[in-house]
Formats: sequence, C-alpha cells, structure tokens
Amino acid sequence: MELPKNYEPKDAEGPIYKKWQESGYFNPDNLPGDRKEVFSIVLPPPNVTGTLHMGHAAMIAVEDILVRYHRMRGKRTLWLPGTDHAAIATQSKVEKEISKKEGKSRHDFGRKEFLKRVEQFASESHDTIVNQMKRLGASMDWSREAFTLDQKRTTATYTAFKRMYDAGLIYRGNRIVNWDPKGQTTISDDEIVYEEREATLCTFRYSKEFPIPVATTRPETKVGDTAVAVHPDDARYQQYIGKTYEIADFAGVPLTIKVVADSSVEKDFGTGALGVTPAHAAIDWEIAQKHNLPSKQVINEFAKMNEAAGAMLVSKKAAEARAVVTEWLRANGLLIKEEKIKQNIATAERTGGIVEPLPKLQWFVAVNKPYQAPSGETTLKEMMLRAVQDRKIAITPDRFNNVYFNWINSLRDWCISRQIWYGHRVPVWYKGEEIFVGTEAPQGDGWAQDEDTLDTWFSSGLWTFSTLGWPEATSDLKMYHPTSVLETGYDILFFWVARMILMSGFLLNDVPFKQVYLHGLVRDDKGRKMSKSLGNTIDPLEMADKYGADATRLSLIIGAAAGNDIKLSEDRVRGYKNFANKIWNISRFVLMNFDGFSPDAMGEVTGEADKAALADFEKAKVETTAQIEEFKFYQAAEGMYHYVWHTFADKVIEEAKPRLADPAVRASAQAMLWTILTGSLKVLHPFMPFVTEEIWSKLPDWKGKQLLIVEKW
RNA sequence: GCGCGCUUAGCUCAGUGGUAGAGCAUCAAGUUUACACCUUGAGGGCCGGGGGUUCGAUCCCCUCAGCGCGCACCA
Repeated sequence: MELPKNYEPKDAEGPIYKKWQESGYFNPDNLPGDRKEVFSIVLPPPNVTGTLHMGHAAMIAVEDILVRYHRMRGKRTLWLPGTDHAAIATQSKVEKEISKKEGKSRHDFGRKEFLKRVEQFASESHDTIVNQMKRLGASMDWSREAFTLDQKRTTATYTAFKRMYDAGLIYRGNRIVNWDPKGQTTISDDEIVYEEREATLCTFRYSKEFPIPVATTRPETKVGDTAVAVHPDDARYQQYIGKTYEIADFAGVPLTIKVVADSSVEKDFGTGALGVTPAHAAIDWEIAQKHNLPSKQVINEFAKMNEAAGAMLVSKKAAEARAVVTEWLRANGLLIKEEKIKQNIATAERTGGIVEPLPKLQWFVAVNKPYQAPSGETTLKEMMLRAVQDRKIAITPDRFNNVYFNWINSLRDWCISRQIWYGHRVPVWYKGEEIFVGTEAPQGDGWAQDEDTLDTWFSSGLWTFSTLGWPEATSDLKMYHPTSVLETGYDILFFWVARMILMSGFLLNDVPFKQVYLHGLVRDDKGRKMSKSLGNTIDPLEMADKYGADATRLSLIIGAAAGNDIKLSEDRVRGYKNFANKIWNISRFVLMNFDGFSPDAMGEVTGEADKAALADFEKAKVETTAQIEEFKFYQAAEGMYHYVWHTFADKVIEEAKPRLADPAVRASAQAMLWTILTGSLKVLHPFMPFVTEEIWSKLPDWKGKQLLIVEKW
C-alpha cells in the first residue's frame, strides 16, 4: 500500500472531522471500554460578536491537546462547548452597525425590535464560530452545546440571582457607579480601561472669604461640592475643621461647604485639601457617607450639566462647563494657579466613552457581607480567597496566584445591573412599594419587571455548572463537576475565573475546577496586539486552509509557555506544515517497506540496534507524557517534533535501511519501525490530530484497530 | 505608589549549579529505499551590566539598567 508523495491537509481534514463526529466519540457516553476516571473541561464560551481570532485558536489548541490526551488515557472525557451572548459587547457591535448602515439608534427600533436584530446577528456569529472550531479540529461534545442566554442558562441565572438575594448577598442600593455616557449604562470596575492624558490642575478658592484653597482637574463639578476634606493631622487646616461656610455665589450657584477631616486625603497632593463632590467621584462619595454630607448631582447621564448646576452651566457638556468655570474663577480673582499634569482617565472598555461617576440605584453583589455557608460563616471575598489559598484550585503559572490575591483584596461590591437591552433581564418585579424576586413573573396584575439586564459575567460565572444542567441535580453535574481544568487567557482571570469561583463557591459550596491553566495572548511578530485597525491580524482559518489546522495549532503551542504571550508569524505556521509532511513521508517509507509484514503476525524485535531504537522511543514517550501532565505543552510538542524528525527519521530510519534489505534481520527491523511509527502517531495525535488520524486510516488493518482518537496512549 | 514578568545565536524562544540549545533565517555541498514541504555540513553567543554565594553561576542571592504588563491613586 502506498501513500501519495505529499500530504494535502486541505483535502484530508474535512472528511476526518466528519469521521470523528460520526463515531460519536466526542460524547463521553459513547466512548469504548469501561471508563471510571473522569476528565472534564468547559469551553470558555466565545462571544457571539463575529468570528474567531488567533487567541481562540490558541485556546482550542491547548484544550484539544488536554482532551485528546486524557481520552486516549482511557478517561471518561467531556469537552463541553458553548457560546456567550456577551451582552454589552454584542449589543454595542450591533448598535454600531445599525448606526453606520442605517443611521438609526436602538431607540428608533424599540426594545423588542432591536433585540430581534441582535439575536439575528448573534445567531449568525454562532454558526460561524461553531464551524470555525470544527475546522480547527476541536473534539467537543456538540450534543451538550450551551449558550449563556438560552432557556436552561436563563433558568440557572435567575435561580442564582434569587438564591443570592434570599441570602442577602444581592441588594439594590443607591451608590456611586461607573456610568458610561456613550453606552448609556453602568459598568463594573473591571470594564474600565485607564488612558493617560494631560489635564489641567486648577488651584482656586470658592470665595475670597473661604480660607482653604483647593485643587481640581474638574472645576465644573465644583458647583456640586458640599465639603472640603483635609487630613486630620494637617497642621495648616486644624483650626477650620468642623466649620461650615456659606458661599453666596460660586459660578452662579450658592454653596454650603463644611470642612471635614478624613485620613484618605493626601497631605502632599495639591493644596492638601480636597473639594468633596459626593455625586461625581467615588472617594468623595465615601467621605460624604462617613461624614453625613449631602450630595448634589450636577451632571446628568449624558455627561451634561443639569439644572442644579445653575443657569451659567446648565445643559453644557462637562468639558465646556470646565472652561466656563475656569474663566469665572479667573475673572473673579479666585484662580490661584493652573498646572499641566498627567492623569489617568477612566474610559469604558467597550465604547471608549469617558466614565462619569454618578450616584444611581443599582443591583450589587455584596462581597464583604457575612453569610452562612455549610462550613460556617464567611463572606464571598473570604471564600474566594480560601479556594486558592487552600490549594483547592491550583493556578498555572503560579505567579498568577498573587495577581489573584491582590485583586480579591481590593474587591468592592460588584455592580451587576446594566441599562442595556441584550442580556438576562433582572428577575425582579415591582408593584408600588412591593418587590418580588423570582425565577418567573409573579401572579396578579400590576407588576412591572425591572428594565435592566445583568452583567454578562453574572451568567458566565455559572458556566461550569449551568452547562451541566444546574439547578437540576443531573447526573452530568454529579459526574463532571467540579471540572478538571479551566483553560483560558490570563486577561480574563478577574472578569471570569474569579467570578466562577464566587458563583460555584456560594451556590454549590465547591470549586468550579481544580486546575486553572492560563495561556498568553497571541501577538504579531513584533509583539503588538493583533487588531483590525493595525492590519496585523492573522486569520486562523486562512492559516488552516493554507498550511493545515495541525500546523496552525502547533505554531500556537510550540514556543508558548504558560502565561507568556505568543509572537506569531506566517513563517512559523509554514514550518509546521513541513513537519506534517515529514510525518507523512516517514509513514510512506515505512509502508513501502512492508511487503510480507502483517501487524497481527508481527514477530519479536530481536536485533540490538532495533532494541536500542525502541528504547529511545520509549524514553521520548515517557518524557512527553510527563510534560503534558505538567502542562508543559510547548516542551512536549517540541520534544516529539525533535524526536520524530531528528531521531526517528534521520537516524533510526536511515540506519535501518540496510537491515531492511537483509532477509535475515528484515522482520526485526520491520517490527521495530512499525512499533515506533504507530507509537509516534499516538503521541503526536493530541498535537496534530488530523494528519495522524489520516495516516492511521491508511495503515493496514489489524485485529481491534480503532480510530486513533480512542486508541490507548 | 504596590506587585509581576522579560533581557540567551540575525529573528522567535527553550533550558540546566558542571564544556551553551531548538526552530526559522544565512552560507556551502548534495538527487541516497520516503520526503526539495528534503539530506549532509558550516558559521554564528562575555546567556543585559556590576557585585556576591560556590571548587564551579546563564541558572541561586543582591544591585543597576532597558523593555513590557497588572493593580491602585490621580482632588
């Protein structure tokens, strides 16, 4: 039996995937043999915002290695796929498209019609993404596929909300939140991106009589000031602490300013005195709470000055108002100095809008509030800390333990309500003063459901168990949870990994996974982030078509240690295509020399050289196995690459050529080559599933031959 | 401000307390029982600088520098 001279991945890969799917082996229920040990992974669900990029391909490559390896090790192996509705990301994408193409906003459609458009888009993205994952060879159990916004996951989300509400861990509160004027919604602390910009720090007095000068970069908010805070130990201002000053006219409005002492004030910044604007800065809000100060909102949801800001400023944009107030200060001799400083400005990750802190009535998850867990009283924060501290969850690479702890320690209550339309509607109904929280609308007339939707991470936090049927006590949940490994990019450690630990810890009193493996970000060959605007993206599908899915996957594995970014270039991918072809030709050579050989009647390996070659292979195999177990995929792949090319092909095969020609030792050499070839195909399979399966199918049949995907490691 | 990572061949990166490694790139030669998507060979390095521990340091410790990242602050 002879193979064609070259391996053509494009022709081979489609039919092989089909063969795998038809075998049913992606579903653990169908796997052959008695499988007691379980291995489970849930796919980090890609957002239905378009198409897969190289980062997704890297994720799929790593997870498929794990899954195929453990399946071949004889475990009951589940890789559960799904997609994420990604609330704000998807909605803003569709809004942008509609605005660009039709010049309309979501309000021109209304909630119902607009949602139809988003769902249409999401459904198309979903189909694209699923096909792309299949193209890359992902051995996922499609029969269990889930979507964060489907019926079952919605039930899970509502159930989670209700249980947390009943436990007092979800509350509605009027607090200062991050308001995105562009997206017209609140966002969580984690959805903020800081950008460094130049700002003007103005030092001024509220009036000629007011004793303490104050510094600010936002003069326009000062019409909303109700206090000045100084450090309690600041000798300069001791005499004023506790006094209240009436300012008759500050940029057209009267102010009442109380001087308070608060240790959060930095003595050395500006004048050492902070003008307290409770409604428009998070710290000021906290100070105001502590000192019982009134709050006066002067900026509205559109980042424009409101009525309370006075006639001089009303309806002006914040930036315009800033100039007006500065001019007014100058004209009235109250401006002491102006200096340029560098400032980190908070912007919304999705829309780029400048975040305006505003007081709003929102839903929050209380992370510091004690609750009764089965193991005793704790808080969500403490529980999240414990999970990793007590090594119930191990993070690879382990330096991210510290990153995780830092984040938990500075964690504040999580704002989970969003003023967007796409997502899980907050499961709360109001009727006058009455509030109903439940998984379904209450009986009776006059109830109105909360208009807001939930932060997308609220539902994706449930992902490891909502996908397994929770809140029902399904056999899947019992069998596959906690999952074995959570594999994802380090950039969503906080967004997602931490939230999963929170949700699983509270709702199941268990960890969501035992092991976290964090991969790096895929960058271009110069180390820049891949982005459409830079034009430096490499499309995984295009690479798969040109060089094969195997080569694409290998290029994302080799040279990529856990948590390190990957620099990718097309050359790299090309190099691994050559490797696939090498494996092909090794097999071709072996098959060409197999006259008179039958796997079922294979003789002993008797020659010394043959025995030595087998021992070398054994060694390589053992090493590779250990490396996979230790999550050193790059080393495992590179090691096998090197063994197969430079030991098996260059030495073992070359040196076996004369023996194959000698009838006396031919049988031994054949048995040796057969053993190493089949063994290598197995070890390579998790890394290069297509070419290995294709070659496997071309090998002569033997008793008990199966698809390579379920062969024993 | 707090913390983390990186610095090794032209490029991308592994690696180990005991004579420096791979892939790609470069150069030279080559048509051999599979493979030119190949083979054989060659060149190329004060392992970022300085100090320390050690018989011995690229590796461990200290320090400096450059690059990158995260978190917090930013009145």
